[in-house]
Amino acid sequence: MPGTPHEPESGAGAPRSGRPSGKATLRDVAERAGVSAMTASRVLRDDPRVHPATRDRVRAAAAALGYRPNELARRLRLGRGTGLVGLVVTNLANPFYSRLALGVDSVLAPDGLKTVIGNTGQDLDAERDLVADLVARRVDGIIAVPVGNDQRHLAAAAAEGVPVVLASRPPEGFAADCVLVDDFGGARDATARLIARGHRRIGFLGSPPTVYTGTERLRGYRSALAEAGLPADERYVRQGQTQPHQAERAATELLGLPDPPTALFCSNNRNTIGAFRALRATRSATALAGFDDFELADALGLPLTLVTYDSDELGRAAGRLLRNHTRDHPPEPTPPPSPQRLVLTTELVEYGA
Amino acid sequence: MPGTPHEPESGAGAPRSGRPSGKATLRDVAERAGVSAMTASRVLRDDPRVHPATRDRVRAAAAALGYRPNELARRLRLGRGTGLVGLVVTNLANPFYSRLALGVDSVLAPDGLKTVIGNTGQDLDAERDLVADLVARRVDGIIAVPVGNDQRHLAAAAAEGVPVVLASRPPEGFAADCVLVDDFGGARDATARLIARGHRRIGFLGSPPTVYTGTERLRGYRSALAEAGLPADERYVRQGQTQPHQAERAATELLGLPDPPTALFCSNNRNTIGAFRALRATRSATALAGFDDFELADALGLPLTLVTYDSDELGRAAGRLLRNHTRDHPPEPTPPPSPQRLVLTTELVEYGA
DNA sequence: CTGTTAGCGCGTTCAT
DNA sequence: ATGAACGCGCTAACAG
Repeated sequence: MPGTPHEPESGAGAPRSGRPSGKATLRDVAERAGVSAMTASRVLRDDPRVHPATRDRVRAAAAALGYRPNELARRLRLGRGTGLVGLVVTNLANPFYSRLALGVDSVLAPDGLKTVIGNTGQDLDAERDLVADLVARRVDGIIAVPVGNDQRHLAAAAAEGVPVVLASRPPEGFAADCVLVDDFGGARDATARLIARGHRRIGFLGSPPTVYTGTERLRGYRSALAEAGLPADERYVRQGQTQPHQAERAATELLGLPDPPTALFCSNNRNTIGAFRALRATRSATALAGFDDFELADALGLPLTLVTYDSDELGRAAGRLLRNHTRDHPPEPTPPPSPQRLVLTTELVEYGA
Repeated sequence: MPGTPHEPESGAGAPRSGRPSGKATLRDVAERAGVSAMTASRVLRDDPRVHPATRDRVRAAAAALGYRPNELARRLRLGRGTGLVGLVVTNLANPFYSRLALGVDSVLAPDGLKTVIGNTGQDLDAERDLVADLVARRVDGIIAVPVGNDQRHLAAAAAEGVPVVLASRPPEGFAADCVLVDDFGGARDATARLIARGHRRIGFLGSPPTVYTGTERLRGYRSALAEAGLPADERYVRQGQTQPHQAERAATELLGLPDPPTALFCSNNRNTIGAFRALRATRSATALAGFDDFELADALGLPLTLVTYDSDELGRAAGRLLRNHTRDHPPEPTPPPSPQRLVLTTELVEYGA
């Protein structure tokens, strides 16, 4: 058995570490108060079984040293997780996602949970790395809006015991709670309204086919056409636009067809805004409808039919679902069966000319 | 000297913990591979000094167990911080702040730093708690847009050794890097342009006086008036509007004055949008100018003069400044002197009718 | 090339 | 009411 490999601490008295005011540890506080680390720990955690006088000495020492308990060490010891929740989205600059983030945080913050953001920028590989990193960091849960249908990384995380909640898209290939919007119904209703107004040739502008919401909304659009006995002319369907300027070009193309549509339905706010610009530029009288509300939608000087829903609630609901799967939380009277699937209802709103 | 207080581990072989697939530890992997924890650690960290055969065995064991290194323990041991950066803002739903968040994250993520969001909702107490919590969590730094001039909590954090970078507002009462926008110059230029167009009575709509940017922009507005020899009529100045509907009301009041202003300058996009609604509702021909660009500003059917700047760069610059103060990072050729103060330039943009 | 020792900072036994 | 020892999971420093 070898001797002591390490030199013992140098002298006594100085705060052990060389750092001037870097970080005071519990033992620093204890030493300064002339007690053991244990007693100091008790005081700082408001354990009642401490002599009042001792308590004051320790508190004074802690204050003097500017002591902050090291949450890292504390959590490691308690094994209760990190108090962190990962939020994985594609583009935080999109108001839709920033509202989601805010909704999530508003629900989790009161529970002492912090939200760490992960922006994937539509990149599946980035999403994979992100999720892996979050799992390694031992987050208490993940709320994600996955980019596509390949969700094996999320399934893996869930399998490893990390609660996963999906927002705006359902889990694919594994079980998890999720909050959705009634994409199909909303799109169908909006399209039906255009039809009711006499439109027979209705164009569709939407996100790439890989995006769940986009395809659901496309289904809704087609369903409305079918119900009305209208043909589904594929020339009128343009998928793949992610940014307004792409949507503007696609809309312009549709308007340039020999038999141009008399109305457009857009599957999200990026496409609606792009289509609006196209209509405006060409002074076209084409009717416009779209999914998602957005600021100033009422001020565009154009009649506009929008499918709206409570976008804040989307984030809050996701946060609540996740909270249920988190350890150490108020045991619900009736623990709902997982996986749960919430669907937010939509509403049609007419913005005036 | 007392004996062993704790019972030794039960048997041998089973993964120590009762959790089925809860969390495999390094020692679980080591046992399964028939090596010591140290060797397993080396393999998983790609330390070259391991026998290839052993390496493979360990890797196989790790894969079989779905092993993930516990970042918590790892960071605690390495003492290198948490790899987390706190972002403190007032309202993530405001596009301004979400872009900031995205900019920050885009710069920090490549360095393996994750951004944890903190939304204060304009509440100073919340901001205090938030900062304290972030410090306790041992974040590697804090980027903040403080609500007011009372920044003692941030000063305390900085004093405790947590790098602090302010965005959009300068540090008050302590030293810290910051990224600002040329609030004064931008506001002065916009106001001057209104004056150049012949306006003599120009109203001002802005945030509460406690908000730094608001008062700077007010100063700029007043400076332009003074330079032109115009009187500073306080009846034309309305501060305190945070939301568009408040701004709309304030604008309506100004327009109802006996001698109403013929132009309005708004200190931020919330106020500009509110003012726009007021003008639109009253069909007023009052000219409009404002600070901050925003989506669809060009589509309002009204001439609009806006002070714009690179809002993404604001976040990126803040992220870069913080990164410089973070341990273990590429030593800059010329370590810039702190505290640094960056000021982003502004530009006037005219949106057509 | 591999194993042993020690300890990051804290909290939970158990003992006094 | 207080303290000693031990371990959370991991790795830097030393042996062999």
